[in-house]
Amino acid sequence: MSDERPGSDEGRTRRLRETAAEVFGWEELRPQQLTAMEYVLQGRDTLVVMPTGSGKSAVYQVPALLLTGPVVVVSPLLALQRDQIAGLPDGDRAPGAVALNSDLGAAETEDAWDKVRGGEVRYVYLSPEQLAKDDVVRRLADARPGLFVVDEAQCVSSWGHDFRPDYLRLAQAARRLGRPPVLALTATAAPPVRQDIVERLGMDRPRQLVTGFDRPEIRLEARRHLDDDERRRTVVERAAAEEKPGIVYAATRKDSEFYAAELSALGLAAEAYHAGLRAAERRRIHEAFLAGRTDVVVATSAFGMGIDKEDVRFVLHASLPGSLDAYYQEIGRCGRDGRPALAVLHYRTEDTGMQAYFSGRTPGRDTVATVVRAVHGRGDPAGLDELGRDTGMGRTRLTKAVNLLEEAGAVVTDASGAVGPVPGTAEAGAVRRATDSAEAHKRMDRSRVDMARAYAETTGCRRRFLLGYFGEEYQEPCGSCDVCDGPEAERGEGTPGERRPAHPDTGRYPVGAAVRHQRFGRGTVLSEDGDRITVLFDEVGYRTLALDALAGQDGLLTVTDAPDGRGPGS
DNA sequence: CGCATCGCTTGTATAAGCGATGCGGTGCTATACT
Repeated sequence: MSDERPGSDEGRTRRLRETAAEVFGWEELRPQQLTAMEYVLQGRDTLVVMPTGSGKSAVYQVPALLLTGPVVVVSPLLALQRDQIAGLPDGDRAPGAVALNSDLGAAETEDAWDKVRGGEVRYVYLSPEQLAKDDVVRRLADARPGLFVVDEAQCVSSWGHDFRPDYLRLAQAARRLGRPPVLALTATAAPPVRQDIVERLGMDRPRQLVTGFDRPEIRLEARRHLDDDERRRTVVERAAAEEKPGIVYAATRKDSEFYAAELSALGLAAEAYHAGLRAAERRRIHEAFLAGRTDVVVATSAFGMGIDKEDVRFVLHASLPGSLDAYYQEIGRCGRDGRPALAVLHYRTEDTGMQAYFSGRTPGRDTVATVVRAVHGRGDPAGLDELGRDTGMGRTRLTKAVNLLEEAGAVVTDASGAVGPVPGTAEAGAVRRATDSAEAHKRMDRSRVDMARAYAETTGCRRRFLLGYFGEEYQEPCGSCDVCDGPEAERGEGTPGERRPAHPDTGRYPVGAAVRHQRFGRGTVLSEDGDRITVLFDEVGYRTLALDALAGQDGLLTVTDAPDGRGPGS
């Protein structure tokens, strides 16, 4: 790579290194960190996908001292905001930070804003919900932020369409803040999720830094159970037998209490953790686990983000997760010290039922119709507060409906954050398009459940399947999953890449190819697994298709654009 | 979607089978009340 302005990049790099050393005490920066920081200083939108513990936060923390204007950091949990601030360095050149959230009283809030106004603060942490408030956006805009960071950016895709719709309005917020460069950080995001993040945050030709997903120290197993009691017994026995500490993920609060009680009865230090516990209790369990006083935490999906613990030896799932994105994030919490760790997925096919239920709630036709009528009936743009009063709807439901209508092109948010009608849109058509797209999201979510099940049921190498889902090619066998070291492998049958004979049509649908299916419509080939391929369809989500079936019906699936640009038919 | 629970029914129970009903996860913030 040649530099058209000699010295400028070098100077930037030197200043980044100096700042990292002097302010944070980091003598070495990893190449990926440094590259990402350079993009940030160049003013490029950047998406960073790097594992937990690899120093993602540094990517904004260091450049923040070289930028004019504070850095706005969107963080999903108040606890994470506290942790981030607590982790900043002390000392003379210590950068100031505030978290603006509902923890603060009125006086504290004003105090925090004074610091922002006075330029005493380099980092401003807040939730996406704060950025839905007009006065917050206005006061923040006055401070002319130099960078807009979205931490745990997978939340945009996983929670934004669901119960935290303000995540889908961050692009608007960034625009109102003067549209500083956007930096999205996440540890786990499959290619379609990355694309969703980029689109939803309105990122402009972003640089993407994606490090490898493989965690070879984690052994992968999956086990199907026919009987629920037998499943419960097996999970308890396994959790009791494996080296501690460990985490067991359960599907419900009640189940987490059940397993914790069973393990306690065996004499283990086991705790249940879920969102139904009081805040103080959650904190106590979290801290005891970090301090090594707990053998096993049995948790719902509430337990996870912000767990910075290296020596977790296992993560067991007592039920099928809602997606492989969630699964990979959860199992990624073991083995961070690089020593061998274990991830076992215990499941019943009936588990898919509840996951389907969880992904089933989208605003109905009536809700969308009420909102579109309210917006169009007013004529001039109105804030979400006003629309809430007009419709009598709760904030979450209203915001979800507005997001869908915006996606449908029926309403638009203006520069002041007010929502107004798009002239010439008919209400009936708008409602139909919005509910169609809600249905599409639902199908997508449900197909993610199917992918989790497909992982559990795969007859091939689990690591290959999992990495394929995250867009990484992997040559089986991995030697560290229950498939690779099963009876066949132990007898020495097969060599790498040859265990299953290649299907005659292998390569006909290359990974990355754009395809069209007669029934499912447009899609992209995500992975090839022996005699079948996985395609992500725009309308119906993930589908696994057998090459035999495709060969039997001419024209059922056609390649419209090959990944190497050679076009159809290549 | 799957399940646990409840209450009704029934050739009368120290019982079983049925349908109806409700429940299930993740967090922010504002607000009422102690």
